Amino acid sequence: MKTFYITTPLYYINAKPHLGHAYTTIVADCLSRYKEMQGYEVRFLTGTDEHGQNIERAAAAQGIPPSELADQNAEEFRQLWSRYGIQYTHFIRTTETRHYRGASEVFRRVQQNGFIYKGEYSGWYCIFDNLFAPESELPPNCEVCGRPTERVTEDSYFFKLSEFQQKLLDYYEKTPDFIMPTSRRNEVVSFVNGGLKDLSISRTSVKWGVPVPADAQHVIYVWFDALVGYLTGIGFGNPEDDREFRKFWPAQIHLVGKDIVRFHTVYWPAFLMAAGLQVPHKVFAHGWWLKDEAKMSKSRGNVVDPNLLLDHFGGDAVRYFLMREVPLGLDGTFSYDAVLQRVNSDLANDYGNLVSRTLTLISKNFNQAIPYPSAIEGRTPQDNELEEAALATVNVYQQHMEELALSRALESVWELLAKTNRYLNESSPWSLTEDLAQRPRLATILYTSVEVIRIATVLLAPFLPESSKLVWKQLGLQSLLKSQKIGELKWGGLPVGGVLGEVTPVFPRFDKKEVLSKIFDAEAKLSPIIRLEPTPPVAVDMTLQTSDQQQVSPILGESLISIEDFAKIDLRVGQVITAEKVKGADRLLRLMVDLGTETRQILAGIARVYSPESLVGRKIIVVANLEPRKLRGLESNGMLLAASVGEEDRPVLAGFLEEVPNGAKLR
RNA sequence: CGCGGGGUGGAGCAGCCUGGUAGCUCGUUGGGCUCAUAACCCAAAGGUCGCGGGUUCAAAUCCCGCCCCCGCAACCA
Repeated sequence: MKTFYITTPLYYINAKPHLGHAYTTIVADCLSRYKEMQGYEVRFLTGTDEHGQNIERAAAAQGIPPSELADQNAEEFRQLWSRYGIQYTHFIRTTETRHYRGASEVFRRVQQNGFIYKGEYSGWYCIFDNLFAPESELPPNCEVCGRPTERVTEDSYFFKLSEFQQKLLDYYEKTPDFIMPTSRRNEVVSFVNGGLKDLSISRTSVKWGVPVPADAQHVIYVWFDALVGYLTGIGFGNPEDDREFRKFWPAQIHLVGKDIVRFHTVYWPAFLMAAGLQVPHKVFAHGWWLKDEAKMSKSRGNVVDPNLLLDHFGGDAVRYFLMREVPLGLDGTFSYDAVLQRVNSDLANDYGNLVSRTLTLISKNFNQAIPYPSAIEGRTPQDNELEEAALATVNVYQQHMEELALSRALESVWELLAKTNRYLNESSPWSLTEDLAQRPRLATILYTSVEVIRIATVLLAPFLPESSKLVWKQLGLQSLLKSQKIGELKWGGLPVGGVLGEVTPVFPRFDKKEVLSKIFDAEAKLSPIIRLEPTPPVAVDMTLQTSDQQQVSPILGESLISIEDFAKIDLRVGQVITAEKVKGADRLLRLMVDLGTETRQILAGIARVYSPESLVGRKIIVVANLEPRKLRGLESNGMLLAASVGEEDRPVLAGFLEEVPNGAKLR
């Protein structure tokens, strides 16, 4: 039997799972179900990446050991997957002993092969993404998350990545579809063409990780650690039983988000080559879900909670939306509206309703039994045409699936469903029910329709695991839907005389207003911050209900400060004397501010919202004892206070309604 | 000259590589049907394909220039 091994990234558990995690995992689940229905023996790995400084710190902040934080968060992921019906076969946590064993073994092999040496590393490091930033004088912000980096200097083991430039390029050349989609491949190729520097692959500053073999001062760099999880998760490094590994490695597909392509297409294959292991067949990078035209991120407050989504729409609806709305590989725009529209129109109207109308007609006219389709009497060219279309769809669908064009595959099924709705309208079986002479014709129409439904339902099973099962049951089929073989689908598989199950709507239509208002209520409850959402106003109203106060305060409680702490901050009333734009900077204003005793230069990032003229003479609140900082070459001696509003963090200056003297202290 | 992505009917997108009737989904309007989850079917309206130039018999598509938008970075103390 042919094998198929697919992975999601091992998710870094510094936060709760978000839509992006769910997306990758759902797509991987769909593909693995599909492959299984094609007769492959499938392994599907997901898991969690639990090491590194970021976790260490997050745990310390909560006053718990890292392992406890890891346990909690890993559990969150597992629960979410179970709610979405994710059928992974393997789940690896990088804190498991089997992983330690395997990761050490890979390190050792790379070392033995001469690709590791000891040196010293100093650089700017983002602890959130575990990524070094390019060298520069001032701490640069992280390339990925934009947060500030920190200086790290330490002894380190280095991986001779520089020796792999040509080998990697050769591999890309030889395996054109190793990196998909092509746009990503081009990026990587040009990156590697630009030269590769050796890579620091150990840390002494971090304790929470896999120790370097024979040098416990060091911990293996989290990316090396996490990537190796693809091996350890299926048994690599297990001396008793690595049969799974030997059978399923190399992986067919690593499914990743486009932000981590480089790790998977440059570092990872290089590590594997260095260890004398085989390189995976394909790395497929999907796009990001954007909301309100911005990448979802916690700081923007525009994250979509996959649990919430599931609460209101159900797993299959969300799965369908994510895989249908946007071609895999491109960025997509997420909105609840779009989900509603897709689900109502495609699932409820087109598919669900087709099932209902067909099965109801059969129930009423043939006593719940699948009728016999005449081969000659009452047969028309339209019947044959639909039959051919159904079989053609099976082929087209599979072609798209092989290219991971999931949305196209779904489109092809919906073309078939639309055709069937049309077929029913044109042949209008309901007008034939009274005429006994028309029985064969009636039977043929209904059989043809219901047989299309059967075929479509098999094709949809990887996408809609739960609801497709319900339809299957309504068709009266006893066999296991997931053991149907997609490649062997033939016309006439539905047994004549089979008795239908109870016919009820599988996909309910959602009332837009009702669902949206429920979602916004729930969102507002989850968020301790009042956000100004343009729609609907309900969301704001609900935020401050007293019943929620108790849930909110513990979150704020973590960061309580004493009055002494507050006294350290010198807040003063200031008045803007002059204001001008800083040239070459489009959000920065240079202000001269009268603080009563002195006039200071302060730079403020508010030029997008406030014109210089509008500020002159205005009273503002200034943090007066902040250490100076250079911005665009100009020194800023203080900070002015402004509210941060909306998802773009639009600044709104703080001020007074009454007259106050310059220099007055706030307390 | 920072890097990247994009500008196509009201919305969201495809088409561009490999020039030749501008297509899809949703929405809107009108009609049909009444089996079905107010679902289904048909029809219509609606587009200077960002702007300007060039190549060509022919440009959304190829070439040059420009404008605008969005990520990231620079600049939010």
